Amino acid sequence: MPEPRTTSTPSRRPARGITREQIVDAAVAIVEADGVGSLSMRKLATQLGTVPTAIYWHIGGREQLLDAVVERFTDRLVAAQVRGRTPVSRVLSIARHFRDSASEHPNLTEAANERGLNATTFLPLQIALARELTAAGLRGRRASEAMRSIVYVVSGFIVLAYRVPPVAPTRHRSEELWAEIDAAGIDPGLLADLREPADFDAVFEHTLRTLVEALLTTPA
Amino acid sequence: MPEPRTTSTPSRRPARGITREQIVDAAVAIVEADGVGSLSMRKLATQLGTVPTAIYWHIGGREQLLDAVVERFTDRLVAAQVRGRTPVSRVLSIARHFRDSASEHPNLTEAANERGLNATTFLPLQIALARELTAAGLRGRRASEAMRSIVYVVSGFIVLAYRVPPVAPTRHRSEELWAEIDAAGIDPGLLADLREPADFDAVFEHTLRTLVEALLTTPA
DNA sequence: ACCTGAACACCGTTCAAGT
DNA sequence: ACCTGAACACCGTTCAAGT
Repeated sequence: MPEPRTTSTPSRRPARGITREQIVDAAVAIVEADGVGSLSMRKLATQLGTVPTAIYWHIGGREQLLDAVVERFTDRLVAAQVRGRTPVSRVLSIARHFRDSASEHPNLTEAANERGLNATTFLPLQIALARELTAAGLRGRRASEAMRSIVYVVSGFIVLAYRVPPVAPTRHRSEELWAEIDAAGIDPGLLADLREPADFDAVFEHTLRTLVEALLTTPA
Repeated sequence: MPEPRTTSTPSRRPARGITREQIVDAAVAIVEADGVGSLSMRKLATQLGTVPTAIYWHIGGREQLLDAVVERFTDRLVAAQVRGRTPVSRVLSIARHFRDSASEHPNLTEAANERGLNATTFLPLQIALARELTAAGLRGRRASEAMRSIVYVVSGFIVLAYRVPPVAPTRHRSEELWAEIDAAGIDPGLLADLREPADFDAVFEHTLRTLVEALLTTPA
């Protein structure tokens, strides 16, 4: 197996043939537009006017290619402009920024999750949160517990949300399911609400606000 | 395209050839053991001593097959024995039960998520929660908001957790990443904690407890 | 150092034909 | 009603060979 070029050896090279950068660029475009499933080594090669094996030389295989795609995406997720005056509203602004960035690129989010790269992808989120929690006066274990709670909840919402149109047939949507449930012991008002489609952003907002307020105000 | 047999037409049939049930059984076993990626129509056929096209007659395609696999899994997720005396501890016992069921079958959980069937899979969780929140005195919108918060958070944790061994190379694990971060503005105690691996179950426990307590005690 | 061609071992799916 | 065979249009990856 030939050693693929690493980013750390830029090594001047004549302007002929294909570069690692061009390959990743094209792969990002395909994944962003049509999802991970649409990225094939052969299609990508054809689109670049080359041959699959050339890609192997530069990148090393489909998995490495996907990792490179995710890395490019992660680099574009810049830390948010933190907004708000109270600690709670500042933390919420960070959470919202990441939800928004991810929901603008659902297919890249899916790729990151599929390759197990969530920790990397959400690192900028974590750093911003760490600063904010420190500024809010949280220290040590209290701070790390709060941070991990927020990070997992935000990541969880993001990962649940990336499925742009639901894959499943209509009857599997949550609202439909609630139509046929045994209602014994369930408040009728609650049941009526559950038969309406959920507003994902509203749930995100409500959940995060409740959680962050509790984490920042509960005594240690 | 021939009409695949539906579950609602059991239709007595001689004991020859393969049945839909046998196909789904075998598929569940493969997915459970080796993941969605290892389920191929051809391998499955060979293992059943038949030919791929026979499977198409009974099921209709790979996607329908996966949906059937998930349906089987969902049917096995029985509602929990609810435990505890306070509303908070009872709700937590439900959440834990679902996290445990899912983490015993990470590959089936992945399949459900991949097919966009989370709403179906977590329906028993939702029903149990709806009863418990009603019993705790929550009504109408207040109850539905609390329920959706809990459901999304539990689902999010579950979906984040199913990646049994992290796919990514070692340097992408969260602890490693924190070793190289600009520490300005971050509490040293917090930073030290973040450089240790996270205890997933502890984060789940802490997050859920904080959230559920806040949701059940905050005034409407 | 980089690219090519041929080959291997797979896929999902369709369709006409059999019993 | 159910199964078979052949065929189509794909895959990822390896490897020896070229320049």
